[in-house]
Amino acid sequence: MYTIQKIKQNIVNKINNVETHCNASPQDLVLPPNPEMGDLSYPCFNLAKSQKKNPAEIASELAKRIKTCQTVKEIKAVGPYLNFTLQPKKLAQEVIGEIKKKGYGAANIGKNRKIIVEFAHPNTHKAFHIGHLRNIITGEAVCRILENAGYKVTRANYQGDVGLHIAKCLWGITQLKRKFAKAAKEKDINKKAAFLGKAYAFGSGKFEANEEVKKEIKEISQRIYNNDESIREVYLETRKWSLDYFAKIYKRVNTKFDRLYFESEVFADGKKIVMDGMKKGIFKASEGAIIFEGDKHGLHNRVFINSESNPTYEAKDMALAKLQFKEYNPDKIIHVVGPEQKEYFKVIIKALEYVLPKSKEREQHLPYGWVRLKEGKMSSRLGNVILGEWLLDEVKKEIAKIVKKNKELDNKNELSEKISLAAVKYSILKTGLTRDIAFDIKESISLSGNSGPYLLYTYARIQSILRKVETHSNASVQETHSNASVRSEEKNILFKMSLFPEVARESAEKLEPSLIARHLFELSQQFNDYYHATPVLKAEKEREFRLALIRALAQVLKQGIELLGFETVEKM
RNA sequence: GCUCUCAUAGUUCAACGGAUAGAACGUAGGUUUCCGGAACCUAAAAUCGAGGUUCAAUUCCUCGUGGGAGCACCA
Repeated sequence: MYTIQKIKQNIVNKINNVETHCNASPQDLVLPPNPEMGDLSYPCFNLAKSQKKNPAEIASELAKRIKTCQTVKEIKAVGPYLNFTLQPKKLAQEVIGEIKKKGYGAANIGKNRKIIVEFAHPNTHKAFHIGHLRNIITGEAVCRILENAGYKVTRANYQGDVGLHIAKCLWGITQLKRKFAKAAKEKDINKKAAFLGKAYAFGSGKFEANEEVKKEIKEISQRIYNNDESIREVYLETRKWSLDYFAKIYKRVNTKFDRLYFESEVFADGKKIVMDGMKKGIFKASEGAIIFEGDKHGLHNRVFINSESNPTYEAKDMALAKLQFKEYNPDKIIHVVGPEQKEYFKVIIKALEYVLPKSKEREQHLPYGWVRLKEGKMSSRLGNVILGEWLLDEVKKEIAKIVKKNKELDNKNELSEKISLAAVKYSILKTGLTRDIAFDIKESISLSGNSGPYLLYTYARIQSILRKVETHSNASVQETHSNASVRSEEKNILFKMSLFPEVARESAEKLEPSLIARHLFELSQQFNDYYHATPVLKAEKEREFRLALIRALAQVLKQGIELLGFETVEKM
C-alpha cells in the first residue's frame, strides 16, 4: 500500500468514526484547487443531502469533531468542503522512503491477466505517415503503462500485405518501370520506401479516374491472392522493402513486437470461417457477396467476402482473432486503431461473438484522435503525406542546432536523437487520447514549455546538482528531519510525488497516457520554480533533506518518462 | 439523407456535475552576487448560440450553427 493510499484511508476513517452513517471512501477525497487550502478535501454535498442540512454547516461541524494526528496537521472547513492539511515532516519521511524502493508506482490491478495490445499496423507498399507515428507511440506507451500495472502484455502488429492497395502499388510500378529499376539499385531503404509510396499514389489516382485501370488493378489483386507466379517476384521483393523500412522505424522509436501478424497469413482461414459461418446462419449471401447483418444488432451491414470471392478485411479479422486466442489465450485484446473505424469494430466484435464466443467482452477497439494538418488535408492516396521519419528528422535538426552550441556534451548525435524522440513522443502523448491533434511543424513540436525536452531538462538539472555532491553524507532523512524544516514548496512537491502511483494506476485503467504526461510536467514546473528560490547545495542543515528530496524527484521523473516510452539524459 | 464525434484565451491543449475555468506557445515587460537561462517572474487574453435539468453546468439533456468521421463489395 502506498503512502497516499494509507493517508486517504486514515482520513476516511476519521470521518466515518465521527459520522457513522457517512460511509466515506478514499475515492471521495478530491484535491483542493489551491494547496494553501489543504492537501485533500472531502466535499460534504452528499452528507448534506442525506441529513438535509447545509453542507457548509456540516463541514464546519465535522472540522470541530475530527482530531488531528501525526499525519494530518490541520483540519478546516472551507465552505462546503472539509479540508485536510498533511504534516510535512511525516510526509517527507514516508514518501521519500517509498520512492527509494524499486518500482515506485507499480500496481497489481492486472495481476495474472494477459493482454494483447495490437498497434502500429502499417500496410506494406504504402507510406508510413505521422498518423502511424501517433499510433505506434500511443501503443507503446499503453503497453508500458499496462505492464507497470501488472499485466502480462504481448505486443502485436498486424500488417496489411495483401489486398487492393498492394495491387494499386504494383500497377503503379508497371507504369514507372525506370524509377522502379533505379529504386531497386538504391542502398538506402528510405528511398526504396519513398518510391513505393509514389507508385501507390500514382496507381491509386488512376484507379479512381480510369475504368480500364480499375479493371487491371483488380486483376492484379486477384493474382496476389492466388500467389500467381507472374507477380510473385516483384511482390515479394517490394514487400520486403516495406518491411525492412518498418523494422528500421520500430527500432528508431524504441518499440519491439512479440508477434508480427500478416494479412497474408489469415486471409485463407478468414474465408473458410465465413463460409462455415454461412452454413450456421451467421453470415448471409447478398447481392453476390457474403455479409454480416449488422443492422439486426442496431449496427450496419458489412461485406465479409466480396463478389469476386475474396475475403475482405472483415473476414481476415475473424481469422486473426481466432489465431490470437489460439496462440495467447488473452483476457483482453486491445486494437489501437484510428477513430474512423469505430463503427467497423462494433460490427466486427459483434460478428466475432458468434464466430468465436469466447471472444465476448475481450475484444476492444481503442481509438485515438486524428492527426490532421493545420493547413490542407493529408492523404496517402493523394501522396501528400507527412512521413513519420520526416517529422523525426526535422525535430532532430532543430535540436542538433542547440546541442551543437554546448561544448561540454558528448555523443551529440545520439543525444539529439534521444531529445528529439522525447519531443515528438511527448507532444503526441500529452494530448488526450481521443482528441485530434492539429499538426503544425513549427508549433506542435515545442522544445520549451510543456514539452518533452522540458522534462529532460529538469531531470538533467537535478542530476547536475547531484553530481556536485561527491558522495552523499550518511545522514538519512529520518536523522535530518528533526532539524530541517520543510518549506511549503517542498511539501507540495512531496505531495505531488506521493500521487504518482495513483496517476499511474488511473492511466492504466483509462488507457490514457496523457495523465502521466501532465503529472510529470506539473512536477517539473514545481521543481523549476522551487529551484530558483531555494538553494540546495548552499543550505546548511537543510542540505541533506533537500538532496534527498530532489533525488526522489529525479527518480519519479525517470520512471514516469519511461512509462511514456522515452529516455532521460544525464546532460543536455 | 441517417449515425457518431468535436467546439474553451490570437494558437495548441487542461478542468470525477462542485471552490477564483488552469497551462504552454505567441505578444509586452522583467530576472546585480546564484547549484545549468532548453529555466524563472509579471501582465493582457477564453467556455459557439438558444432553451432545459440541478442547491450547483465548460461538463448532463433538447434544438440550432460550424468542423471531422462513418454509412456493402478499400484497409
